Amino acid sequence: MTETAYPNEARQEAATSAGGERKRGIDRVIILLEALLRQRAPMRVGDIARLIGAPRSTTYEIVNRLLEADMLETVGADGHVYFGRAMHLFGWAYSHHNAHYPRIVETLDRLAADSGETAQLCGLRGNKYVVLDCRDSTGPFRISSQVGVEVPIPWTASGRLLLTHMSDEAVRAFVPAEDYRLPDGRVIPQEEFLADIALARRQGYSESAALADRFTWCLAAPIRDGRGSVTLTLCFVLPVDTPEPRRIELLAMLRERTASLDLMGE
Amino acid sequence: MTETAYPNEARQEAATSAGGERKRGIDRVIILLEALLRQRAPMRVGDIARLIGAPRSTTYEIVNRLLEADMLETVGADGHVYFGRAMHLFGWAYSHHNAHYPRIVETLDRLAADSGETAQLCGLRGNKYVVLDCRDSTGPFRISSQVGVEVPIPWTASGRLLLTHMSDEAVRAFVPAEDYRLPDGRVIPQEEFLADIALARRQGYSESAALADRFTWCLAAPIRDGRGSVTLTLCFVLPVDTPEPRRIELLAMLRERTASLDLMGE
DNA sequence: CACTTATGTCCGATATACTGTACACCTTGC
DNA sequence: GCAAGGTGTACAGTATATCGGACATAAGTG
Repeated sequence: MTETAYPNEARQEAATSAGGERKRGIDRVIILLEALLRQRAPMRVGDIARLIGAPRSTTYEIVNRLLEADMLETVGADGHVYFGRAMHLFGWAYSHHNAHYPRIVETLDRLAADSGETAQLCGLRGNKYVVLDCRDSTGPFRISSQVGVEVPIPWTASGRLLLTHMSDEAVRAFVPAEDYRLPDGRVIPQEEFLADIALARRQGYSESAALADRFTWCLAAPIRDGRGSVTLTLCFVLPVDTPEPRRIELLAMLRERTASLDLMGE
Repeated sequence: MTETAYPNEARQEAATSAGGERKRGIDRVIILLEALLRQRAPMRVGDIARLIGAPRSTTYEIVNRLLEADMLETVGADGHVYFGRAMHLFGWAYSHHNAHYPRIVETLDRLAADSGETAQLCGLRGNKYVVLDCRDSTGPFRISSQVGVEVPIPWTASGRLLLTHMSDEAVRAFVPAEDYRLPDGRVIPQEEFLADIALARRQGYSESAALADRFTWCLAAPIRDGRGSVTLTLCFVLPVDTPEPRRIELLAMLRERTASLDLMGE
């Protein structure tokens, strides 16, 4: 794990006003953790300070406190830090608070194992889509995905399912206008997106080709919580040239197994 | 997830001096998260305030900030809060920073599935032992275990393996005297514990019967990191009356599969 | 009903956490 | 050797986060 996940777009998180604004510790902590999550790699304290736009002295203070608490951990010998074991335990507690989570993960495992394709567990974070867990394809040409990276909702098949509990009006208010613009510059008309959501609601699944990128075909199916809302989805991420019969077969597998997770209270 | 994991020992975390000591936000946050981890259940803000010995107004302030950041999440309709999705992502990033983590979890899965017994992934947190992940037995009499609960190192078979990289002197300095006292009142002589560690080092596994409680027999095997230290272990938690041939069979399975995870840098 | 106990919000005062700056130390480059 | 640039620590001042207390509201109790 020596390379950063993405071409390092060293944008500053909070340095809109470079001038010294005093911020409280909690805010610094939150910004720091989010920055580490985006970086997806251990960082040195000096770099963290620069990235989050905090004074070096403050950053040392905070990092040391978080190290003490095990929320951060030193990595290697040259002052890099990354998330610590406490975070694992907090995160585990979060996931497993839903008593059915182990079954969901088991289903994810089996989907990936039986198909050999990349499978993901997806949800929302604020008004963005995130991958919560994944099993990468075993094939030679892996389509791997980034857990924790926020993606505009309209870029994804799962995103359509995750908004099925909302009215058109609510969706319009929820999704930022700029999120309709795809990475390649195409813009999805809002009405088309709303129709996609309605279709996903009727069908009980969602499918999208070459949406976020030109190489993938996504199949997504909803996991309904106790009140019938879709808060999680399972999906396959396939090469875009996957033959139709294969796609149909995989969709059936996905829908069948995901449906068996329904009707479970959260 | 309605019941608390352990008989609710409503001890206060920080209320040694009930008198008002001003504390900074970061410290409150850390204490709050640790309290939530021990409670293993959503709590209301008022209860949190009492538990961590913080003023109500401060607690509201902090909880609301953490809710905004998605580090906490409201649960149900009556003001309960618990860990939020951000924690999941931070924790995921922590675990998967070790590129071999998926293989470790897969091994854990297979151990549990193939044996039908309870299997755990264990490590240290500070000078305590913690379960990092587990797969509960499928049998009718489940021995289930608590991820994230801190346990004195001498109470566990894995604990002996996790100290094999330390000198006797280092172990003496590391393990608090009171941790040698078992729940039933017996006290493990320090020399015996040191001998256990030496044995574990020679054997490459550790075994313990009726240690932390009278009902379990534990088998543990080490996962060595790049430098040969044992930072993680895999273990079986068996009913204490498991017949010896079965124990031998399971130990062989455990050692074989765990060994295949060795030689991997962290 | 009155009484108790809880929640969630607001506000002024003050103890202090955060900041800027300085320092000692190490490495790198020329 | 000297300058440049990094790390990690230390300290005093001040902007402000924390705290205690007050308030309105709601729920439970006898």
